[in-house]
Amino acid sequence: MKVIIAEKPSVAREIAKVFGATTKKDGYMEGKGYTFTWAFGHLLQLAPPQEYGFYGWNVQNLPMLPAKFKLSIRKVKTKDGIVEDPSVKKQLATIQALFDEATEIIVATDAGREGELIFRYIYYYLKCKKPFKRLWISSQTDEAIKEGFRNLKPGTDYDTLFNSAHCRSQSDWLVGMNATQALSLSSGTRAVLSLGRVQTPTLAMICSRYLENRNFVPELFYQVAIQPDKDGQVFKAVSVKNFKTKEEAQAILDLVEDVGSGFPQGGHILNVEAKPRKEPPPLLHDLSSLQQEANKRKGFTAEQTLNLLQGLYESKLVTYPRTGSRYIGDDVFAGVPALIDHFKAHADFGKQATLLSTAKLNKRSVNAKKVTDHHAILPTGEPAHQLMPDKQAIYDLVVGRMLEAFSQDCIKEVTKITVQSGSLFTASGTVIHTAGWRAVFNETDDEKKDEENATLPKVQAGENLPVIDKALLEKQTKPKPLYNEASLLKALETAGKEIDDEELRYAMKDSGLGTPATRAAMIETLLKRNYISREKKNLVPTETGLAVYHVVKHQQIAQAELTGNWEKRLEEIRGGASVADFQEEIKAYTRTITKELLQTGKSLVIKPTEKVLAK
DNA sequence: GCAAGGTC
Repeated sequence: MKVIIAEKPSVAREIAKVFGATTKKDGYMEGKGYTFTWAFGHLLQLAPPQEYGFYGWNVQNLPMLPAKFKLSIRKVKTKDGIVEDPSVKKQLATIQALFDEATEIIVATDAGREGELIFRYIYYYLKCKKPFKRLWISSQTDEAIKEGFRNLKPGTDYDTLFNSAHCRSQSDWLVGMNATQALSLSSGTRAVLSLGRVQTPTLAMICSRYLENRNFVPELFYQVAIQPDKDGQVFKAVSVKNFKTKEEAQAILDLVEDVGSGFPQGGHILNVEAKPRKEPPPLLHDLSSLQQEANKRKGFTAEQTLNLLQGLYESKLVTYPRTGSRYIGDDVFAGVPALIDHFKAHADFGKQATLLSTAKLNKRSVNAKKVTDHHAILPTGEPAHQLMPDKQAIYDLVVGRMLEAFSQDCIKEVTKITVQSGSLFTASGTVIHTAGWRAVFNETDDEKKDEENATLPKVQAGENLPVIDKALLEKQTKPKPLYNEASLLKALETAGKEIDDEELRYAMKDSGLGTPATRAAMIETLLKRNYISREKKNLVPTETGLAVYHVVKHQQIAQAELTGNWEKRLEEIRGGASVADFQEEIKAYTRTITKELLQTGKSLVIKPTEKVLAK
């Protein structure tokens, strides 16, 4: 009997379907001489400190450097405290029984570093010795699965991938557990002051943005605006230059040849530039972009969106939610026309779906090379009945985005008029000619409406127009806004883009800080630690968060570069580089950071009850 | 009591 093990039930079911195996058992499926079972993500994790004899939180134990890491069953919080997750224990027993009977194991966990780790931890924990092969596919269509099975790889091909995964896991444990205890113990408070490779740089980003925002000194500047009149249609043009002083602006204002100053035709059109602009549709959603969109439109937190989306996934209404790719492969694309047809009768999107069903589809989101473990989020086309309003809202964002992504470009005309009236002024305006993908939600551009004219009259160079009004505008420079969940998620994705070192920047280019699956939980961790709080839609640090930030802000553990550095080394390990060298470096770093925090933590001061208020 | 990673 051959046993196929997937990362999660949904994938095992898909594979079983391709094999024509339909017999459902408790924790697995079978048929055609195969058995199909699954994990639920990581069933096993590196054992906590007490399992190596590091009892309690004690300076004497630090740094904790286990000679050999152990694995333990994933824990869950209950009213009786933290216990081994019973559903995990049960599934592990099922897997063990199947492995015992297996002649061969086929590993079908997700095609990536963590997928490899999920399987290997199970395999080693169960002390299994059976041979295994690896299924390596990046989409779960029937054809991709069949092709993958025709092309199974030797399990040992992925030994170095496992090494890199195991190193990642150990390093996070060593640095996180030790730094957390060191800071918590030395601070003298009884609070848990957690630190980690991902959470601490994130906290640092929130704190530094907050301080920058709070300490920002706005500068006044001045502009001059005029209102030329073309046959009764008035538009607004603004001085090309900004002025530091009111006097400079006043001098320009005085030069304006407006009607009131005795110039009946004092607005000279110097130039009219009308450029058509194609605006391609947005890419399909991955988890992060959907969380950002839902936060902007609905105010949902990253965690809420993930939970709602998980619910839709479990009801089989959307594809796998925790994806980091905004693309689909050609095989999935082949099914898109039929998928779009499902929404022809949809209340809001029916019109666009009908339009699309006969149109040429935009293939911007189709790129098999950019599909990683999972493709972008799509609706499945299963009928969605009577969803709760919040769930419906998320579902509509997924469906709407699908229709947008496969629609044609939006064609705009961007017009810029240059007017001379004493000095130079410009007016700009955008007219949409063909809505294209923008027809789906029927919304115009996001934010930058401030200075734009909705419509500009048709004017030609050489015309002279009356200027019927003029004004001196007083404006202020603005600070970068505080982070909210949407902008923070975006910043986490792109963290690393500003790293100076080219190699580190490259190593982080596909990852950012954290992963799509973990970012929502990480934000919740910072909230739970009372490091940050929500003030309206913004995320602002508390006194505790700022106090921790001040202690660690110059340390490596607070920099996104740390992840870049690790990713670079882990990639080398995957390519066959020495595991021991990296482990020694991590141990050395653990010793250093622990020692430093035991010292500097003493200077940490928290004003316990007081919360920082957002401006 | 603690990391980051995955999933129900």
